[in-house]
Amino acid sequence: MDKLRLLSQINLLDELPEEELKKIDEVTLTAPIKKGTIILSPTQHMRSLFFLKKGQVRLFKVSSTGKEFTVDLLSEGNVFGETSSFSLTESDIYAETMVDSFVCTLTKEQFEEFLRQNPDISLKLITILTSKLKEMYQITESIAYKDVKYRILLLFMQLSNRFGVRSGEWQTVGVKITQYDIASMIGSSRETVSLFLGVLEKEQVITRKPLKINTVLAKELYEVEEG
DNA sequence: GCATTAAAGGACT
DNA sequence: AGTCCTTTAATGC
Repeated sequence: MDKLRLLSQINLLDELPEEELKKIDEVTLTAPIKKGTIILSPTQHMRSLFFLKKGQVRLFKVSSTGKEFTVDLLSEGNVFGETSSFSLTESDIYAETMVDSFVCTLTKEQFEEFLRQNPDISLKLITILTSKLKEMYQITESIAYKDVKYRILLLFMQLSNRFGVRSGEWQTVGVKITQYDIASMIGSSRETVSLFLGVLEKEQVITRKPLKINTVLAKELYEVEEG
C-alpha cells in the first residue's frame, strides 16, 4: 500500500500540505500489524509514540486477578505511546490491535518537532484529550451509580459521537466491538451485556447487524447524556 | 441487580 | 475443523 496515501488518511494530518507529509514519510516507519497483536505492554516498553494509520486499537489494563478493563479505543489518526518526557497513555498499559492495522512509529523528537511546526495539530490534540477526559468522567460515574443497561447506552452514545455516522435519529456505533469489548469498557460481564443488548433490541433503542443506536429514543427513555 | 458458572448454539476463517 | 463469539439458565451474593 502507498505510504503517502495512508498518511493523508490520518485525521490529525488532514490539513497538512503535501510537503509536510513527505517529511514525515521520510523519517517514520510504517508496519502492518495483524489483528490481536499486543504492540505495547507493561513489560515490553517501547520508548516511542505510535500513529495509528489504519485499523483499530484497544488500550486496556489488567487487574491483579487477570480481568481486563478497556480504557480507550483508537481509530485512524490517533496517537498513543510513551516517551521519557511525556506520555499519551499510562505506563502499565496494554495496546492490542482489534483488526488488521497499519501502525507508524515516531520518536519523541520527531513528534515534538512535528508539533512545533504544526501548532494546529497541538490544538487538535488538546481537543481530543479533553473530550476523552469528559468521557472517562461520565463512564466512571455511571459505573458507580447507574445500571448496566444505562452504561451500555452511554458507551454507545460516546462511541457513535466519536466514530459513528448519523442518519436521522439513528447513529452507527462506528467501531468493531464484541460483547466482551463492551463489558470490559463498562465494568460488566459479557453475559450481562448479552442480556441487555437483547433487551435494548426488543425496545427498539438499538439495532444489531449493523450495530446502531437510536439517539433520540435513548435520550428520552433513559436520559442518557451525549459525550 | 448483577457476577459467576456451566453448557450449548452460532459464526467466522 | 477449530476457534472465537453469543445466548440461555441456574445459583448465589
